Amino acid sequence: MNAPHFSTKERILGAAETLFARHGFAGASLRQVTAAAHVNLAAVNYHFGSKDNLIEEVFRRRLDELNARRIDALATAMAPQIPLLDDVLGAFIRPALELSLDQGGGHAFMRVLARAYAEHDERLRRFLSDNYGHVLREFASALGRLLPHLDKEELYWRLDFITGALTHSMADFGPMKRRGQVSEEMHRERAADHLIRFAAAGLVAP
Amino acid sequence: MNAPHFSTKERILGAAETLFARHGFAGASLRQVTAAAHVNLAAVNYHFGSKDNLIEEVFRRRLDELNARRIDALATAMAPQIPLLDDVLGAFIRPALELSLDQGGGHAFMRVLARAYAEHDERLRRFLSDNYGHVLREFASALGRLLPHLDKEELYWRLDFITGALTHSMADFGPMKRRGQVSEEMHRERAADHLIRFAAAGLVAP
DNA sequence: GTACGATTCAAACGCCCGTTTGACCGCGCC
DNA sequence: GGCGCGGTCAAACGGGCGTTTGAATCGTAC
Repeated sequence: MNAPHFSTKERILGAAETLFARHGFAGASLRQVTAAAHVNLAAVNYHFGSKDNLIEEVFRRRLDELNARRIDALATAMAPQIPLLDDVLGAFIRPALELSLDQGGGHAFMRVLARAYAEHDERLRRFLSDNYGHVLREFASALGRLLPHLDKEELYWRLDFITGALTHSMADFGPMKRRGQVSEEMHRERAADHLIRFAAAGLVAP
Repeated sequence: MNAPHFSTKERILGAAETLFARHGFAGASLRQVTAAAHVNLAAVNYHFGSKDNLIEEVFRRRLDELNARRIDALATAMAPQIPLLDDVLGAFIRPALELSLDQGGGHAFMRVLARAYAEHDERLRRFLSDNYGHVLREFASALGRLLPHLDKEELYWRLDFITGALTHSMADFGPMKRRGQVSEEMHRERAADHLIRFAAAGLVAP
């Protein structure tokens, strides 16, 4: 499933991501993961300590970069005297899209992320909120400056709606299927455009 | 977990819904379910045949009514000469909200539904699409009549975004927490209002 | 009261789970 | 050459899994 020149740790992370996306955290066993990664069963506990830690590392590997890109893009979008709403939304949405287009399993990761939202598990929620909650707060603050007439509660609701729409569409749960002649890249590129237009209109609603 | 005057079947369905919401389909075992329902372990296979069938019945029990209500509400919304967009959206959103407010575990069911979207499982996807896909198509057709300038593909994208936002917010994955003095009912009632306003603006975006 | 189908029950089936163990390997270093 | 050490390995641990079985119990019609 992964080329042999990757380290054991990296091969486990890649296989785990794919299988967690497909079968869920409880549904994918370490035996399946280590078989797909072509490593010994004991390697998971040797390198990661436990299955729970492996799950956290699957998130950390992707989210560190995803959120760094989001923060960077946000800074760029906010640089002008009069920042554009579409640019700020793009700073939130496009890095996720690019990740989902990434060759090395980024698409699978978007599904893993969707599963994480559905998990009620306290440990995972705390881990995600502790490590990545600040990103959402930065976007909320930036959007608050762009839309001063919008009250705080309404803004948070709408950010929540956008997150749901983004996750849902990036993990392609819905009925939208790629049309024949359109490439995967074009399909998702359009998805981002559509979502930004939709979200921008929703954000400025009276 | 459920009052003893419910039948064995009903108690199993109730407990399964709660535990599937909390731990996922793979993560909740039949031993946990039957213990919570105060029935014998073998009762699941006696009444439902298998765990997979139990999962389907958990969906059927709620979705039959949810979608019947949606279809009814859609007919009411489309009755006037000039139907209102907010009413059509309300016909889609409010029944889901009411279900999530239902005393008998409707809130848990919204989480189960969110998990179903994350499942890649072919059997479950086919079951849901075969039994309930027509509802989405009816709303798409109604909205298409109200927004004739919007091309079909764009409309389907936006419906997908709305579904994602609805699921995400009804299963309260996000950071939105109920404020102190606001009752659970008021909180969710507002959620529906916010979502309808947001979605309507997004739908009529240029 | 007895016969009979529907339901419940405790126990067992074989299988897979996450984790641990202790032996073994390859390689740089004294 | 021998030592230490990070890494890999096959095997085993106890326990939980979904499902099946066959006997016990129930409710009702005769």
